Amino acid sequence: MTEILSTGPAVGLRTHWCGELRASDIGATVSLCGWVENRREHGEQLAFIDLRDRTGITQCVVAKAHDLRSEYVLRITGTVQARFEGATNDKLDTGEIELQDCTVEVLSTSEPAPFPIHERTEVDETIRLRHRYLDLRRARLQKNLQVRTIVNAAIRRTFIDNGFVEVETPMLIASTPEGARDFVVPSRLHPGSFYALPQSPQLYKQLCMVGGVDRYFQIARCLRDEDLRADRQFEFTQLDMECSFVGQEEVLDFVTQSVRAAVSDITGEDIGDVPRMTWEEAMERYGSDKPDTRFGMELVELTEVFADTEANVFKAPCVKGIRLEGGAELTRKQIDGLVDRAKLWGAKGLAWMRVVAGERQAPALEGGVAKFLSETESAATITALDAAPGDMVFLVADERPVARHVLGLLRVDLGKPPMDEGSLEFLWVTDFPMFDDELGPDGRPQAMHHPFTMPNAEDLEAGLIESDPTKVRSVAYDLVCNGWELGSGSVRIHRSDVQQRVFDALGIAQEEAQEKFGFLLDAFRFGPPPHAGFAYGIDRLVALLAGETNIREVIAFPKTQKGADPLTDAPSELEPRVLEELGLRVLPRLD
RNA sequence: GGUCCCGUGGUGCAGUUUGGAGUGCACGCCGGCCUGUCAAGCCGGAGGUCGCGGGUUCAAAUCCCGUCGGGACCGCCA
Repeated sequence: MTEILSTGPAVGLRTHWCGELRASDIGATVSLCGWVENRREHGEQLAFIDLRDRTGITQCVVAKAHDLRSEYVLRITGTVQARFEGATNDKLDTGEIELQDCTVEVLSTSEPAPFPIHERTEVDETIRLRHRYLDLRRARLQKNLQVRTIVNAAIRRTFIDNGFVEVETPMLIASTPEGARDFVVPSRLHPGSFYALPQSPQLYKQLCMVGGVDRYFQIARCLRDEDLRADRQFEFTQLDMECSFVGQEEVLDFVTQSVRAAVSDITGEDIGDVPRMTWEEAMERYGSDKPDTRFGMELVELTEVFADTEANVFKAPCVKGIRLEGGAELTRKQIDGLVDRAKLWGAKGLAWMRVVAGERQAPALEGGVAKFLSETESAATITALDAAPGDMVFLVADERPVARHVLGLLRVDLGKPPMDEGSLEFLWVTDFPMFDDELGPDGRPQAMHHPFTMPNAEDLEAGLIESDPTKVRSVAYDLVCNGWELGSGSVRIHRSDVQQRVFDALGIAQEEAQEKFGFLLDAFRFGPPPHAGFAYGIDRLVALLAGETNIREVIAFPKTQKGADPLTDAPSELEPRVLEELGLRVLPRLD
């Protein structure tokens, strides 16, 4: 358990920390405080206590330790002495010394812990969460909380140094119908009315821009009532920023600076300039708007190859493929599993072929749908995919979005390295579409980011919003790392004529816009500056930097996948009188 | 809403394929021995609703159905 933060002064009941003493301290009389990590008895005269605090472990020599059990809290006062020759322990930072002539004070006792505090065995996560206060004693979480502290500090330092002002925005806000499902809070003073908890401080930070704050940032708690995942909790923390009189380039630079500082403070490495890719390119090459660029297996365009095909399975607007190196070994059962999964993901089917050595050892396709391909198609497929004997190739023929999506998921499924493997590959994905490629139930386009996102200037000029809205690009950008979406942002609309055109495209009438975002539109009547911003998930960034594949490991008190807290048993029912005061009645369950 | 995996003393696992007595391993816990250990060692002991319910069977941890809990993912997450 090595401290990565500076420990600060040892004051109060302690004169030193348990990980601190070295040979240079020999002779000093010191007091240490901590928990009993381990006890080794050697009869009536001699015993060893390993005393642990968050900085490490010190061995203390005592005469009798029979009543000093695991996890008892002790204050031990003694003299620092060199260990006997051959009795040093190079696994401990304090292994050259030990405490002798010890006086032990029992500050509190402990029942046996429900799971080992040492980390030689994995423990079921539910049990860890039920006793999170014990889990927090373990080195892993101690380290992760410290990584988090350092990351927060690096971010704060970067933005403050760049003239940003930290503004706290409300947690109890008006519900807006767009976006994720809101968590709602009933109002006691206005029975029947509700606050929402913020999905993000989006509207408030734009109000700050109108307010002349000019450069805003906040380490903000955000809440979204959507299904939980390894990288998603109900409650999460974002670095939220917004900046006036700048565009995309300046925002990307500020954000990169902050991430660069955070990474550097943890790993010592410089991420340098973050490469960029347009959304269109990401979708074409990786089938994802958050591509994991740590590995290849890129999607290959085959539409032209099958332009005039006789094979019905390939008669589609788009044909794309990927190659799995060495994949020819897959069993029929494994392949069937992949085909089933592709169908669950929305494909009509998944075509597969083994690459074998044909005439004169040239690669040839065999099995699966190979018999339906013409010689030309077969040769062109092999060339395009750069396939070699022993490989397997997978093809999807479908609408372009489906082919990209399914192969993108298949690529990750077959090739993704563990989240904590290799280096961090940051990537900016730019030029997101303004609207979803599918029209909404009302036949209108749907905003992909949010309705205040600035459309691409050329597309705006060309009138694409009115003529072909799904082709309109926006000035919106995401930051991606190792296949995780870290965050997103955009240049915002500050001109009412542009805003009107977007609302028109979305089919949002004047009254509706006023009802949904009236306060923002009102504010924008009073001189809104051009502005742009960004927000990224600190939980995710910290997880990446801590080598964790799950953000629960960097959150002190997280919830389970069903949104429960095994420690407090939240969520829980309310007393009837509480409901009454709030003007609420709970309906019987519909089963 | 859906797909998949997991659930066995306090903890981690094996046992489930092919039904045959709660069987085993490691750690922990309790007691004893032990003056240099450090994942101490040795001896002894306690500790079980095999998640829960139902079914099949002479017999279920094991097979079937349901359900609860945990996890990964798809949908969802402007």
